[in-house]
Parts: sequence; structure tokens; C-alpha cells
Amino acid sequence: MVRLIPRLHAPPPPPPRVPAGLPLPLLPAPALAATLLEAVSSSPSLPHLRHLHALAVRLPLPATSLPFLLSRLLRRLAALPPPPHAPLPYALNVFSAVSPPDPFLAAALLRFAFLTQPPLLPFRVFSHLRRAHGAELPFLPFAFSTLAKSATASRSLPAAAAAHAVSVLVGGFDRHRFVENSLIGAYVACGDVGAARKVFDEMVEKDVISWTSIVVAYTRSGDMRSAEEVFGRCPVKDMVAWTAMVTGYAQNAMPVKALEVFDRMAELGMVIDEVSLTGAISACAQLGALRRAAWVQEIAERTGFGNNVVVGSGLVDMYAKCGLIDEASKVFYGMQEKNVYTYSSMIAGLASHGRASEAIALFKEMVNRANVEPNHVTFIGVLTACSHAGMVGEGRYYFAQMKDKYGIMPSADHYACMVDLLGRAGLVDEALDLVRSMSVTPHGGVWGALLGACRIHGKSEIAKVVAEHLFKLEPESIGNYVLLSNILASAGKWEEVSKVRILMRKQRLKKDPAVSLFEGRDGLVHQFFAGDNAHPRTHEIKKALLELVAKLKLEGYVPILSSIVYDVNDEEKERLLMGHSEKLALSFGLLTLGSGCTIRITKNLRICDDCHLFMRLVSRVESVEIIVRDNMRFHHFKNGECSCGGFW
DNA sequence: CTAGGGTTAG
Repeated sequence: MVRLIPRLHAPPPPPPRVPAGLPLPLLPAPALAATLLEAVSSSPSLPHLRHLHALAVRLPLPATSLPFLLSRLLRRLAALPPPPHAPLPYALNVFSAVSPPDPFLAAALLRFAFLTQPPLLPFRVFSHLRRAHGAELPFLPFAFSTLAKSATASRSLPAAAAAHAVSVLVGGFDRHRFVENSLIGAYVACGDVGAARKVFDEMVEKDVISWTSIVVAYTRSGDMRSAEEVFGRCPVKDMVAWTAMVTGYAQNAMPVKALEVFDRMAELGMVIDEVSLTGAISACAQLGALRRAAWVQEIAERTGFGNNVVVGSGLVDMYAKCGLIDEASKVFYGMQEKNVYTYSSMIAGLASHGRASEAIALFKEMVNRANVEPNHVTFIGVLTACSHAGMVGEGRYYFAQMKDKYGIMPSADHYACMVDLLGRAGLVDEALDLVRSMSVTPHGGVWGALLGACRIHGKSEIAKVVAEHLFKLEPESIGNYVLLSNILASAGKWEEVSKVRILMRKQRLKKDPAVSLFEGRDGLVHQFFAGDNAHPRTHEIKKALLELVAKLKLEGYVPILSSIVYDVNDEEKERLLMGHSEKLALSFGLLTLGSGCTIRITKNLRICDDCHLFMRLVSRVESVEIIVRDNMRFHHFKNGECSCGGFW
């Protein structure tokens, strides 16, 4: 192509001044417009764009070309790094270059306002245009989509309703499919399922986007049954629709379902992208399922999605939760781009594995070297790290820093961490004072942390007071009753224990049965309940366990009978202890893997004192590494020591 | 122009 405006393409960008003598356009008008458009799309800077703008409004372009060209110019302007590169007045100036006011350019202007913050700017621009031009300027459907999008971004219900209203009143476009879809999206973002559903139900022409939006409306509100029902009726499902279900299950703590749907969509030949993979990763993290995790990792590597920040951060979290903290580290340090999620996941992972000093070192690296701004979740990780390691001074320091240096107001969750920190360290009274001085209402987590502290330090009187609060806040949470009754039992207050038992019975609460999982070499997950004889090799397991106990007793093992909170004789207590599910799992692990191996056990409840001691001794005597994930954290047993330092 | 993404807690 002959270039008659050669300077348009010449890097470096020309000066902003419009040259006095413009070259005469010898190209036919459409080709001229195309050339300018191309130049606009690749324009490197604001001065360059201004120059093109000046050219464009002077050249004899075809009538419809100028608004289109200028709309592209606005889009380019909004995309220039770092935004907002262009102030709104300049964009308005671009808009007024065309007379009469052009609807297409008006929509582009709204889009520009949306892209350059703040989220509700399009509404202001819209009112401005209405005031300035009235009925002279009609609006196109996508102008209303942008308003709805703006409401979506600000998650403001009044804004969503306003976008809805003007689509009807000004545009008459509430029946336009794209507009309806964006309105649904806006209502979903604001959490108004009813309004979203109403728009959806009244739609004449629903497409897969409308259906998916409603599925998401339900998954976000935690109503998976309705989500399933809508998804089932959706006539054509694409990858995004399937992914909405995968992440819906993952977000609602149904990881097994999430993986089932993920498998199903893969079977159907759906393309797996980084978003669907993220959902599967989150599900694996929740399950702590090592083999599924390895399989997901393989997909991530094969597809190259492992380089994506979200996928990478998910992998870090997943490995940490599967017990492979070093693998998590490896992924973390291999990532090129790291953000606050990446760091927070790694910090929380290190904290849950008892590697407090590394967690804190990483936090320092994050803020000092990487310049990544920490958020409220980051501090949860930092504070739990301190708490699990008994680092009271550091915890206080970071709690203060969070407020003073980073302007993050402590939430009830942060207070729960602090209460846990102080309480574990034996400062139970100070913890109680902290709860009483809180600026937000304490929730179950805060009182629960305090009750945990009472358990560790045998404060049965404070425990009774604390439990009162807990029973009010969480009447159906079984763990609180069990904890209180354990505390009372340890103090020998058997009459009060039976009162708690009666209370539990009245509430018709049943204990969650204790269960331990062990993933065998074959990839099968073996499940052991306390006192369970259901495993096909139960005789071998029991026999090996008895031999093991005898061996440990020679090494000085004395069962911690106080871990049994029933008022039974010592012999019975010991028998119950030997039936604990993690001991069965351990025995089976030793039987199948032999000494020198690593045994991973996942347990649904907190590991008891006796099992903890038992694991420590076995790790030394049998030269094995044992990794137990209980409902609180990870315990790495090696050479007779545990990574939690006896602090859990 | 319209739909799907990750981290936290006793």
C-alpha cells in the first residue's frame, strides 16, 4: 500500500502539535479512514493520539467513518498504560468533534468512562449527555450495557436499578438480549437473585449467557440445588456454563461434586481453560487429594496454564493443603508473576505447616522487596503463623502494623487470631480483655479461640463463661459442646460433663464420627473410623498395632489416659485410645509402606494428646516421616519431634 | 456491547 501520510507510522511518536500544512489526502476516502484507523489502534502515546485526532477531524473522511474512528481512539486512549492516561474532558472534546452528536460515539464515550474509573463515572457522563443534547441524541443498546456493567463493577443495587430504568425509559432497549443479559449480571453482582430472575423469566430470547448468569446467581447465593436445576434445563451448555458449575461446587465446599462435573465436561470434549482448571484446583485443595492434585498439576503444565497467576496461586494453595509444602514452595518460586493471592497462599501454607519464621520472612520479602500490598487475608496468615509458633511479641507487632501502616481495620477474624495467639501462650485473661475491648462484635471464631485456649491451659471456669456465648451464637455446632465437656472432664468435673451431655442430647446433636484417611500406594483412599473393624485387613492392622504399642512401651511410652473424656476405668481408656482412627491409619500405613517411608494421614478432628505423642515416638522408632493433617493444621513428625513443637 | 477464576479462621 502506498503511504501518503508516512509520518503516521513513524516511530518515535510525532510531537503533539498539528503540522501547519497537512498533506493532501490523495487516497480514496475509505482507504484513508482505514489507514488512520490502523494508526490509531497501534498508537503508542497520548501525544500521538492527539495528533491523529487533529488529523482525523480535518480530513475528508466518509460520513460514518469519523465516529467509528474516534470511538476506537477513545478505546485506545483508555488502554494506554498507565490508566487513566486521558482525563474525561479530553474524551468529551473528542466526542464533540462530530456534529450532530453521534450515538455510536456516545456509547464509546460511556465505555471510555467505564474503563477509566471510578466505577460509576458512566452514569455521570450519561446524565451529562442527556442534559446537553436531550432527545437529539439517541442511544444504542450497548450504551445501556455499559451502564449495567458499571453497576456490576460497583456492586451497587441502586445503580443496577437505575441502569434498568433508563434502558426502559430512555432507550426502550430493555428487551434487547445483550442489555437484558448485562442487567442480569448487574443484579447478580449486587446479590439480588430475585431481580435477576425476574429479568431472566421475562426474556423472550434467552441465550447461553442468560442461562449461565442465572446459574451463577444461585451458586453465589449458595443455592446449589437451584443452580443444578437451572443448569439442567439450560438447552445448550458451553465451557463457561460448565465452569460456572465447577466453581460453584468448589465455592460451596462440595469439592467431590466439583471434580465430578469437571470430569464430565472433559469427557464431553469441552476445552479446559485456566478458569475451569482453577475451579478443579480449588476442589483438590479442599480435598487434600494428592493424586488428583498431581493430575491437575500435569494438566496445568501440559497446557501452559501454570504460568497464569491465578492458576499458580491455586497450585501453591493446593500443594500446601495436600501436605506438600516444599512442592508449594517450588511452584511459588517458579512463578514469574506473583500477586497478593500468591503471597497470601504461600504465607498461610507455611503457617499451617508450623514454619512461622519462613512465613514472616516471606511477608517481609513481599512488602519490602516485591512491593505487593498485603490485604486482610495476608494478615490472617501472618498472625496464625505467629500464633502457631508462640511468637506473641511479633504477633502484637504485626497486628498494630496492620492498622497503622496498612490501614486495614481488624475484623473479627483478626481478633480471633490475636485471641488464639494470646490464649495459646497462656495469657488467657489478656485474651478475654481483648475480646471485651473489641471494636467489632465477636463472632464464634473469637469465642472459639478462647475456648481452645481454656482447653490447653485447663481454665475450666472461664471455659464455662465462654461456652455460654458460643452456645448462643452457634447452638448447633457440635464441636463446642465436645470441647467444653473435654475441658470439664480433664478437670474431673464429671457432674458438669453430664450436664453438657444432656444439653447435647436435648439439641439432638450427634458427634461427627472421627475418621482418618490414608491414600495408599495404589491411589485408593482407605478410611478408618475410631474403633472400626470394617477394613478388609483389620486383623493384620490390629495385630501390628498391638506389637507397635508393646515396642513403644519399652521405649517409655505411657498412654495419656486423660485424652479419653469418658468416665471409665483405665483399662477401658487404653482400649479406646488404641482404637483412635489415626492410629489405625498409621498402622496400616506402616504395614503397607514399611519403615523409612512417608505416611500421610488426613483427619477430620483435632489430633489428641495421646495420638500426638504416639506419632512422635513412632517417627523415631520406625524411622518414618508422618504427616498428619488435622482440622487445624499440619503436623510433621520426624525423629521424635513434631513441627508444631507441641503447640496445637 | 452480554456469562465462569484464587487466598483466611477456633
